[in-house]
Amino acid sequence: MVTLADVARHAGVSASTVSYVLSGKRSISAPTRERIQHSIDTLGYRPHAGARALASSRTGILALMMPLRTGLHVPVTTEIAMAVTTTARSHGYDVLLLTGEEGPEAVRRVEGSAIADAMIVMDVGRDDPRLPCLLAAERPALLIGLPTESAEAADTAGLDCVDLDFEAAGARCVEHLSGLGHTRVAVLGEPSAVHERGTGFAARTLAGLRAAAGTHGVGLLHRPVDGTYAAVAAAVTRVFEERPGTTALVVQNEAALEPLLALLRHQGRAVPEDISVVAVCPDQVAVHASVPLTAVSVPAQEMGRLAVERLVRRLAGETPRGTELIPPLLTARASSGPAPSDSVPTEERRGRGGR
Amino acid sequence: MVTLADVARHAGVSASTVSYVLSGKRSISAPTRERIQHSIDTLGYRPHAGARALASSRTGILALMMPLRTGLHVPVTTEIAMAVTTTARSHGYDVLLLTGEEGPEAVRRVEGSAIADAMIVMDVGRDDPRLPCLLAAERPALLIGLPTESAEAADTAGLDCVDLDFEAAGARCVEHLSGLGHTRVAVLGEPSAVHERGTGFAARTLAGLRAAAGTHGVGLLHRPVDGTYAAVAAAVTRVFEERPGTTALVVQNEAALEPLLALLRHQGRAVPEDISVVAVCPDQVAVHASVPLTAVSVPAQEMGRLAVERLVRRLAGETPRGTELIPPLLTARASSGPAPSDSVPTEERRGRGGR
DNA sequence: TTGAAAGCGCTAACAG
DNA sequence: CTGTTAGCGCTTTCAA
Repeated sequence: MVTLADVARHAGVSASTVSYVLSGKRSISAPTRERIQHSIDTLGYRPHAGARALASSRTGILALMMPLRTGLHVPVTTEIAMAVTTTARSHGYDVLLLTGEEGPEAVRRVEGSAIADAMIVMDVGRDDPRLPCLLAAERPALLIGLPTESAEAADTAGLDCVDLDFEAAGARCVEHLSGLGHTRVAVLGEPSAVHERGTGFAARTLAGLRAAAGTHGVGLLHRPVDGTYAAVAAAVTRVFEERPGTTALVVQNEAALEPLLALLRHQGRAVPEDISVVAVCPDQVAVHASVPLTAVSVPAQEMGRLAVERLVRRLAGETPRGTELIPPLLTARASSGPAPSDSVPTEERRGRGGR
Repeated sequence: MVTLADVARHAGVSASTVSYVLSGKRSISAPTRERIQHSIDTLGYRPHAGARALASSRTGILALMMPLRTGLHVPVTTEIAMAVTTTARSHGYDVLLLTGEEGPEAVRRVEGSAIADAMIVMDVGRDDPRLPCLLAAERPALLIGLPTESAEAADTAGLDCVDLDFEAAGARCVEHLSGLGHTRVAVLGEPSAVHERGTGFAARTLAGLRAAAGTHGVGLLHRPVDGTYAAVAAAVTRVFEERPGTTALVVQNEAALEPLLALLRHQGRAVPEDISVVAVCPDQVAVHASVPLTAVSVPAQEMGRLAVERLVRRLAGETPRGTELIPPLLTARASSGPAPSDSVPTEERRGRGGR
């Protein structure tokens, strides 16, 4: 193994000079620097990670805690993880992969053994036992996702979060549909398990949907569904029974999308002529669905990138903690269109409860 | 920060004694051990990872190189990664996540900076530039997947691999179908891009299919397909044109599965009454498909677990390198059944090329 | 602009 | 069964 001392000897300088060439923490004359660089290249020297960590108390490692639970979108999660890793590398960091399963113990382990400089934690729930550990830790932590009702609450709690602005996303969906003349919208949301866990995003989307629905005079019906054909069929059937005039669906449930489209096809409801569908899902899913979907994209890549960049800045002592919400972007594709002209709600025509 | 010296002082022993309690590398009297353990708990001591790595030249970290390329099954890959991480933790190891994108440079980096004790590499192609680096490295490496034509070739090359026995898997599919009376089978395989990359698994499955087809007198037609509805439709249409008597499909292409089932439904071909479908895919996909699929499962969890266990054993100096293929397991579900009785190939009835 | 030297916290001989 | 001690390879004062 080639050590820094070897390089120093080869270049005829002291160890510290080599170290300073590497870190750039003091100015070195051009000739010396070049000579040392040449020795480094010739010998194929690489700093020993452990030695460096011990001496500098910096590891060059970011810990990434990934959820292992089911019910969460594996592709999105993976895409975020890959973006985190790629971005981290571009800043000279490596990524240590932890599973959410380990819980708060993993946080303590990272903290206590100084195995990483900072942590990125995904899928943090409202009363997540990891939160207190994270807040107590010396090392900076960044959450992907908002474990609170609002960005303000997160800031108050002293958290540092990156997430999609799901509330705005919900609003954006309603605006889009309202602009197309829809007045009766049903929401197919995440399975109730997701809601109960207190993961904020489902609730925040719903809040945004409701607020915008109020503003635009749109009637809203919310149904959590599991991602199976049977569950989707049951939910959709009930929706049309309770609200025959429904002309649009907002879907925030990746697993339910294809079953839904198959069901509508089977029922002879044309998308978007008879019914519009707007999704909240990754672009890739929206594009490759059997009907290209109008959707607010979940920007997995950007979330991962942003998380790392904020964290790296914090490690450099630059930025204070705080929450950053990514503005939603709705892309209109083939699944949404004008509300059908004969869409006067059936119940009104029947006079049932109409005025 | 609590150091080993702090613990030693608190317990009234020397540092080395504490170290030995931690490592168990020499016997300590019960009273002393208990006293020390008590001090460790009281002070909340955790060994400093960097210091330990420097002194022992062991990091307790396994590097996992994950593919970033498209065209590979994200869910399978992720499941393997999670199994690797979980298993690694159960053996006291952490996992460092690397992307395949970094290529051979990452291998050298891990090796040179001693940031991990060993590497697990996924998705290694036939002339993968990482292979020479891996073989040259001091640290053990384990491949998930076989970059060669056969297990023997891998062993000869000095590799250490874990993979599903895709050849046996292919054979198993044919046996199953042959046992049900099918004599004309078409194979919908991975997109040709996957084959060209030299990733062995597609070719090995095909070899197994062909060999068993020969033995059982089954006619085989192979078509690589992309995972889009259009591509699947085109391929299937051609298959039925060229071989009207085809009564079964073997599918090794996760993305093509649902489009295929939708297409068959659309064409009015009942599964399995008119046509049987056998897949090579993860159990979860097979179970949740719109028709529960008879399938050879790709045991992602087991592959990850096995990889780590082999590697940990090698790090303990136990096992030599070598290839371990997991025997395939075919589970019969709703998508396969007896060959239709009127399945005498149309071409024979027409006498076209018949005898 | 450079060097010398004192650790960082732990492990593993060596010595008792 | 336990203690003493010499590093592991690097960073970073302090001194020149």
